[in-house]
Amino acid sequence: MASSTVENYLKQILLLSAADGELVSMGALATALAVVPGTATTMVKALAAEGLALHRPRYGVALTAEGRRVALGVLRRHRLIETFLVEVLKMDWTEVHAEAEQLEHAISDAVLDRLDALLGHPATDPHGDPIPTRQGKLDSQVYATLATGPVERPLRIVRVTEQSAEFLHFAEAHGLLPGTALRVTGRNLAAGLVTVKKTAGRPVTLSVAAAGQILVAPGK
Amino acid sequence: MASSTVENYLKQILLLSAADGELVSMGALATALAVVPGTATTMVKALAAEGLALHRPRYGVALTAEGRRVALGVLRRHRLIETFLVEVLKMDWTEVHAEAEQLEHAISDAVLDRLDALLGHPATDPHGDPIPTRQGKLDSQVYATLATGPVERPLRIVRVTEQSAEFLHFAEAHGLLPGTALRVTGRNLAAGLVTVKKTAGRPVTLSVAAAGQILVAPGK
DNA sequence: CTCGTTATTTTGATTAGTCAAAATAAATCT
DNA sequence: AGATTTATTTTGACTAATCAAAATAACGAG
Repeated sequence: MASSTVENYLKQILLLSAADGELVSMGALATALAVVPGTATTMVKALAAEGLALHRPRYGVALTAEGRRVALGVLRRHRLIETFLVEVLKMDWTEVHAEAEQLEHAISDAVLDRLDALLGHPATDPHGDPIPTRQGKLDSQVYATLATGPVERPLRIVRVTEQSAEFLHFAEAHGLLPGTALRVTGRNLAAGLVTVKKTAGRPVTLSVAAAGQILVAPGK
Repeated sequence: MASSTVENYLKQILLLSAADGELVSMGALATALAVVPGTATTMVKALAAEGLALHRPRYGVALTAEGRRVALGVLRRHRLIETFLVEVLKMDWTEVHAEAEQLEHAISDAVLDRLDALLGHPATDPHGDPIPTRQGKLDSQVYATLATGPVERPLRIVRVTEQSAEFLHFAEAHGLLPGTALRVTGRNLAAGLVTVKKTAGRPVTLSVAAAGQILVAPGK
């Protein structure tokens, strides 16, 4: 069994690797896991020795097929737990990330399968993040964001990628939840601002950085 | 925060101490936790240093008020999780103990409170074990067992204390579940056998050891 | 009361995961 | 190309939890 620590490293490498097999830098990994860089190097070497990761010294790390399999399992657990906490226990979507962070290492496949069935085999979690299948398939569709998508076209929010409670509170307060229909009414890259108008609701202005965390698809 | 290991030691000391404040021997504790005796000694000294336990060298260990508080919290989490797994996820009562053993260290109070409310604030788990209240009150009523209770009187099973899957399978197979009405039809201590007859069902013979794990109350 | 059995404690080592700080390699900027 | 900045790796040390095996204390039998 992979320890919680190993699971966290693998999950984080998966999340940080833009494309599949793309190298993740030690610095980025260390920051994401809140450890000093030397610790990340040490752990990555251990992961490589166990066949879970490939370490290209001085350049970065990528997952092996086996490491990716484990990481997808962790991600599936995390996202199904988040969905359960929101859908069944009616918890706030802004707080479930931290809860799932703990539970994802303690839940068994038997319990997870029941949860999955209870929830009706959801495809995404409450943030719109895709849930890997039991077979390890992860929907990797690329979406536009409020920072990059078309202006003055009907759009629909499909996903909010930033997981911090503060950001999610902001999104919730302005009605920027997955499923919301809206359009971008203005974008000023110089000022770093994006203005959007919900189909139902008043206009909202947000930073380009924040807008980049909100993924959208063309929507009626 | 107490580590999982610390939580397990405290919980086990609580479960093994017959009466409140009663000393638990190192041997019993080490066996229950599946560690060598020296390890238990070392950990107990650490618990004592943290003010969670009182160590009387060569004689045993007991919980402090604070240690007991923590232990009751762990027990509450364990038993509520078991109840959830059986009542909501419809899992088999024979397998939920092992699951809860992991989850009890990962679940937060926020999630636990929701679970408790969803389940309607149950007083006991599926095995009939009492669930400590959020305030740390544990029902410590003493019951007779099939090995010690009256013969030829109407009884009702209130609790099955042994948690191993094998024992629970046996109990389930013979319909010896909490709530079952029955009476003891025979008891032969020399042979170590007890025979019971369910109000609805055929007679069952079990060892005195097994009978001692099944707690009963007078029942119509 | 002494001896031997049994339980407990001590000692010395090991593993996983971590940090601080020094050493090194790569990248960047004249 | 050479010097400086930046990222990464290495080294040495630490903590929590564990085991094996030796040392010690309590207890019961004679």
